[in-house]
Amino acid sequence: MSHPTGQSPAAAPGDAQQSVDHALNHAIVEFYEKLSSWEHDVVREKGLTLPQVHTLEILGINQSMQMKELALRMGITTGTLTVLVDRLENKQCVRRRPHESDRRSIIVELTDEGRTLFEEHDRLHMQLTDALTAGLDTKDKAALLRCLEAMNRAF
Amino acid sequence: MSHPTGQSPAAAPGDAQQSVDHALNHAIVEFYEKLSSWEHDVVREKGLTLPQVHTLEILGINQSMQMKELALRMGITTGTLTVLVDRLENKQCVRRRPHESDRRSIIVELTDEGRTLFEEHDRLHMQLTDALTAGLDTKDKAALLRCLEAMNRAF
DNA sequence: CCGTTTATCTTGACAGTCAAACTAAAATAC
DNA sequence: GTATTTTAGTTTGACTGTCAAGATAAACGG
Repeated sequence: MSHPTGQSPAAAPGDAQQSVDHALNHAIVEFYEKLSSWEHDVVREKGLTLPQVHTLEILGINQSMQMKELALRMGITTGTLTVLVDRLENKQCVRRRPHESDRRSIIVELTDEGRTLFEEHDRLHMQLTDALTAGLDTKDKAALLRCLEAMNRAF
Repeated sequence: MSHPTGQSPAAAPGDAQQSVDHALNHAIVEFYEKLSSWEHDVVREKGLTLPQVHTLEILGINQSMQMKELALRMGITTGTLTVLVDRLENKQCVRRRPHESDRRSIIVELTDEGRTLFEEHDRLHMQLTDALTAGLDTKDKAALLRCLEAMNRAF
């Protein structure tokens, strides 16, 4: 990894940048895994599964959606969603409602109980974010936000 | 949420900070979901499942592990791991090997094929990181790394 | 009207998950 | 030194998520 020819004065900074990139990759993967594991634990404590909570989150943000829309948003087939919604309906978290004008369509929405679960989960997320970023100074927080938003746009 | 008493001159900056925190929370959740979805798609293209690739990743980093260790590291029971490893063994990605001194224990390790898959996946991750952070300047990248590492430690 | 498209549900086949029961080996007790 | 307990891994049974493919029913387009 050294530069025996000494041809390039830019070599050292280049390597330093590459090592930052590697460290960044590593830190992202690690962060992702820790977040996954946290989410998994939190969700299971409520007696729900990850897809179930994911459904509540999307419905919590969007108020109500068609089955079709919801499946697309979640990246699953409508067949999978049918039984997912069945189970959430059994748990009294969501309800099916006929579409106003299209009798093929079905609207899914949160019940009061579902909304409560969603809000609790959201609060836990906020608390986690607060705890994780507690050690960061204002400037770093702002930079972090800027970076995350740029990366989200880049996806 | 306002400060009707007017006791605290810090009210305005406090609110601004709170709004950064909310945005941060939102950006983290969004980033997590996009990453999840990317991982899901990448993994399925290789004909593997998420837990299977997760196993390859951990073995790729740690060279070889006991079933017990591996299950603990992955946050699943050894019963679940048994069939997971069975399937990976069928796909020629990993191999079981007896423990040197403890005949109850079993060592799992990557085969050459498994290591290749791991390295390919790792490369894809690196490429994703590069693509996502391409638009960030050197200073922001450094701040991002610093924040992620602090958050990983805070977990 | 009739063929086509669309929204949902159903079915069949797998994978991941856990808890609990089971087996074999190691460690500890006495 | 055996008897008991603990530990590592597997097996089993029940449930959830997943998809693809097929079935239903409604809407749409001539």
